[in-house]
Amino acid sequence: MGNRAIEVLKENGIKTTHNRILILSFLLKNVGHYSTKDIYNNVKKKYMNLNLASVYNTLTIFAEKGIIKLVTKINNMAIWDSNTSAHAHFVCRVCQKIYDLQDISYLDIDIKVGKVQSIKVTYFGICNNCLKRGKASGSN
Amino acid sequence: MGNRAIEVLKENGIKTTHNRILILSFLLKNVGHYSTKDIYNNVKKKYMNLNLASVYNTLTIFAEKGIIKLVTKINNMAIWDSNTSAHAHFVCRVCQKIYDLQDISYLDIDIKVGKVQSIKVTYFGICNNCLKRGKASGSN
DNA sequence: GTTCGTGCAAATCTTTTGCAGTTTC
DNA sequence: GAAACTGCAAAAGATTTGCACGAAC
Repeated sequence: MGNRAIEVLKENGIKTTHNRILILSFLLKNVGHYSTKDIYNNVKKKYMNLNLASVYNTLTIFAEKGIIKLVTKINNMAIWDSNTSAHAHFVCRVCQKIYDLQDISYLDIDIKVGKVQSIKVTYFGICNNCLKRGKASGSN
Repeated sequence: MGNRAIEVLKENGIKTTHNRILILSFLLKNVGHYSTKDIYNNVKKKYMNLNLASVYNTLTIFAEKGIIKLVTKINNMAIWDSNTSAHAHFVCRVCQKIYDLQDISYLDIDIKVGKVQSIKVTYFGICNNCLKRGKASGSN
């Protein structure tokens, strides 16, 4: 374990440091949606000295290289996705869980105003779980 | 002027105060994309006593009522759109200008994970202006 | 007259930055 | 060994909150 992370770092020309290997290993092994603090807390379990500022730096570098993507901001907090394949998201307004929508395929539209580098598609609503629980009553 | 704003406020059951009328008047008259401070600065020209915190409160209320929409966050700053019709956006990574894409119409997709309330579609890239100016050289 | 909104200042919270010491190549 | 990275603490910056006063119904 960790080997895959080292490969990815080298492929992207990023120096393979302790922090980066641990953070990327976590993301590769647990593909999903995390806030910066989620990632910090998880990796800190294995490496007590880890510092939050370093996690911010590392994640910013990963995002610049396309290793991870910024999904959205929830309560002003960045949410990262280690699944970088083209897919959309559904964000539940009640439980704030984020669902992947892998089968969205309308992104090859001719855009005239400029050269498109990436596309972000996010659906907001109430997920089936919360609908069942009736937690959505009263909200708009 | 201002009459239209008062109507909209009443339709939405919002108390028609000085601040709200001025802010909404500005947004209705100048449909476009603005940061909270943009709006603050513009309305402050006409009403010196305006306070930034009040603008934050007002815009949050407007967004809850659907009078405006949050386009995106640029440098952690909310960008609002007073055009609430269904449309996508193109954000230029170089000049950070936001373009409307009115002709995007793929939003009626069957989502199985929950009940969709709203959809946000944003394209990121380099706009034609910046491509021409060659400002994009060296960036990813 | 009561409720709600506003201005003001301070607090909060995420993210960024400066710096000295340490690690990587 | 030089350049880049890390931990730490402090700074920065957007947004929120508490409160006393003033405006709207």
